[in-house]
Amino acid sequence: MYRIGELADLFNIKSDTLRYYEKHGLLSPSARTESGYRMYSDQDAVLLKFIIRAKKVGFTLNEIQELVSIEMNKSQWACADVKGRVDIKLDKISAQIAELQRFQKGLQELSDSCCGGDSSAEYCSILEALDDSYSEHRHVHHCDKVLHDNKSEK
Amino acid sequence: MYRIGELADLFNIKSDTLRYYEKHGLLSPSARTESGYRMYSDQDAVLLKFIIRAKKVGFTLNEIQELVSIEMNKSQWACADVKGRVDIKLDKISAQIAELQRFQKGLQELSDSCCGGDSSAEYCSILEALDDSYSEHRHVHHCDKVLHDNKSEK
DNA sequence: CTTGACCTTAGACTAAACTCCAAGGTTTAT
DNA sequence: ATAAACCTTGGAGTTTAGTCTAAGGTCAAG
Repeated sequence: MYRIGELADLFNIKSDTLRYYEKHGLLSPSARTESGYRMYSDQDAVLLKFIIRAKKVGFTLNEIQELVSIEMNKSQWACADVKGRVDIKLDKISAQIAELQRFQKGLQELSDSCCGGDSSAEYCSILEALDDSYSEHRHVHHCDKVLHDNKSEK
Repeated sequence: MYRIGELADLFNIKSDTLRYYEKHGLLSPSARTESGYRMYSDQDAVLLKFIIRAKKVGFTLNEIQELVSIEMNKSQWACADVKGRVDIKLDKISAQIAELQRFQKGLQELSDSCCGGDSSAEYCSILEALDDSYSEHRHVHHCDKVLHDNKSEK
C-alpha cells in the first residue's frame, strides 16, 4: 500500500493529479486509513500506469475513463461490448500511427535532402516536404543546388 | 484569394480559429482589402494544411510555431539549423509511434484473445493486456475459459 | 511535546486552444 | 435601399488537465 505522495513519486506526478483523477472517476484509492489518508494498492498502481500510458499515446482522460470503466465493470459487460470498444480504440490508434508515419516520411525526406551545412536554408521547404500537391513533381534535393558555395569557411 | 470564412470552411474550422492562429503568430493572411478584410492566398492555405496536420499528429501550437518560423525565415537559417530542428521533431515522432505501437499491440492482444460473444467479460482484462509485469506468465486467452456457455441464445 | 514532513478539504488559479458575444462596418442579392 | 450574410475588433467564456493556496489534521523522530 502506498500513500498518495509515495504513489505520485513513483510515477513522477503530483499528489494533486491523483486527487484530480479520483474526482473524475479514473482512479480511486482502494482504502483509506482511520484518519482519512488515501491508501493505494499495487492494483491501483497498475491502473495508474495504464492511465499514464494511455495519456501518452494521445487519449483524453474521458476516453481513458471509458476504457477504465469497462475494466472496472467487466462482469457487467459482454465480451462483444468490450471487444467493440477496444476495436474502436484500435482503429483510432491505427489512424494516428498512419498520420504520424506520413508526417515522419515528409520530415525525413526534408532532412535527407538537406545538406545540413552552413549555407542558407532558402531552398529547404518544410511545407513542400509535407504538401501532397508537390508530391508529383518530386524531389530536386534543393539544397544540392547551393552545395557548391557550401564548404565555405567555418 | 480566400476570405476568412471561405478558408475556414475549406478546412472545417472556425474563422475564430484562424484569427487565433494569426494572433499567435502561426498564420497571417498575406493581404487585407481596403476595408480591412483578411485575404488568404493559396500559399496560406498550404501552410494552414501543414498546421492542421501537425496538430493532428500531436504537436502543440508552440511546436508548430517553431517549425513555421523556420519555414518563414528560411533564408536566415543555415541548413544545419533547419536539419537540427527537424531531426529533433523526427525523434519525437519516432518515440510517439513506438509508444502507440506498444499500446496497439496490447489492445490487439486483448481483442484477439476476446471471444467477442455475449458472455460476461469478467476475464477480459484491459489492464492485463497492457501491463508489462504480466507479460511473462502470458496469454491464457481468458475468454476461452467461458467459451463453452457462449453460443447461447441471441 | 514539539518540529517537520506528510496528509485532508475546498476552492482559486493557470495554460492551451479555442469559442462566443457585442457593437459595428461591408458586400451582395433582390 | 435594405436585408442577409459576410467581415472587423475587443473582450469574455469554455474545456481540459492540472497546479497552487489556505487552514487545518496526523505521525514519526528527537
